[in-house]
Amino acid sequence: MSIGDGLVDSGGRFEDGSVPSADLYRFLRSGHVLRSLLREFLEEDFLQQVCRHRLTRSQFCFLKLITANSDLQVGELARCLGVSPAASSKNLDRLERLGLVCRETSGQDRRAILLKASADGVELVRDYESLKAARLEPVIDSLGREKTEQLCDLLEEVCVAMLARAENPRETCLRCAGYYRPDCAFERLQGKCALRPRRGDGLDETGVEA
Amino acid sequence: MSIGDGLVDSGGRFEDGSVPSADLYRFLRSGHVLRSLLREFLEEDFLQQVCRHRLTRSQFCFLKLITANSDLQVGELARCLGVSPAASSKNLDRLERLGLVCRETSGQDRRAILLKASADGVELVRDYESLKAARLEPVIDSLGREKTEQLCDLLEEVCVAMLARAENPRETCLRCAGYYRPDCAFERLQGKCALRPRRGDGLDETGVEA
DNA sequence: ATAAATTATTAACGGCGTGAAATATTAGCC
DNA sequence: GGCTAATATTTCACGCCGTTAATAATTTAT
Repeated sequence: MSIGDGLVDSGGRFEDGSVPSADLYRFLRSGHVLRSLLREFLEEDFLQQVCRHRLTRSQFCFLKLITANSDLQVGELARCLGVSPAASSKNLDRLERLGLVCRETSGQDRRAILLKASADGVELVRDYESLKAARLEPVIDSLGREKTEQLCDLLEEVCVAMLARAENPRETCLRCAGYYRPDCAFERLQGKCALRPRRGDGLDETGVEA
Repeated sequence: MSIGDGLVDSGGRFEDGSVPSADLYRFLRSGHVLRSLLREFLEEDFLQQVCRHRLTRSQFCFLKLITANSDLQVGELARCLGVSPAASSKNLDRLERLGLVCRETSGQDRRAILLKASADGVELVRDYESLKAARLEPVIDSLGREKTEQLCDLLEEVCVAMLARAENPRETCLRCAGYYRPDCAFERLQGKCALRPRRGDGLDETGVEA
């Protein structure tokens, strides 16, 4: 498992003297708790409930993107996920060894490898999403429709504001973790979506986080 | 940099047939975008702006916790961050090599090593938090106080609901990423807070994510 | 026909985690 | 006081995961 991130030193000062205000502090606090909780769905403990192999986060993300967009190439996959082709190739080695993915030489270009998820791989991803939904549906139900809508409105507003100020535009944006929507406000701000279907596969709702 | 997480396969079914509802889908979408954006504050690109060494996320988190709680032991640090003592020791090797942390044998027990951040280490952490605050204060300002309060209320409610259903209680909870508050609702649900000051140091607002 | 570019893989490296073993020290028990 | 068990940390060997650079095969451009 990996470890965490931001601490606040309330005494610290930068050249413009900024210290988190009470509002910002509270936002960071609850924002980070949510981040941590959502992240737990990619820890090996959770993944182990849908896969008999010990699947790592990285492997799972590769698998998810392959499942969502069939016939990606190794290099495309690498660009989508923001890693090098070498890293892509090695992760695919491991997924192949687990029988979750297979490589096929492209008919059109013998250099190119097309990637497909195996039946096991597809099932694993499906089971994962079902389990995740089963875990979280009661949470949303308990919050209620009106509050959920309000929360999502506010989250979107704050994310757009953050993204508008982000400094490193990405070539591809997978920030939604694959909870894709065609009219994505985030995509318009930065980075085309790696999840936008490329071949009219009909898979409109897929996802991976970069 | 590391890569992403959850995709949704809208056609998938688990034994109880759960598929994300539209509400859950939207929540996951915006929740993951926020998670991704907050996470970018721990990427090497951001860390590089406050540190001339190339500091990794892991190293930074170790440093942050050491800064927040002086005189932690190697084993305590490991438990707080949910890693093994061996991992703790090695990360400390690297931080020591960078001059950001030092080890001191405890006066009371010669087996125990007490950890301290150097002046450089403390300054780095301070600069980090100031830069982060400088980046995010305008976001919160643009949202406005009332909406920020509303957003935080809703975030806290949903996080409590998620935590109430979490299955793997942690020995220590650092989910707030160190944006600590003495009356923590999350701490009451699960895992004592690793950030609660242990020696009355007066550092009430500190943090790391586990 | 040739050179340049592209695609994927491999090698070497460092970061980061693990469990097991080793070493030094302290605590508990007789 | 002596001995055993427990504790604290470090080191080792390993695998995962990323990088850059080099390589080989193939396609594209000239």
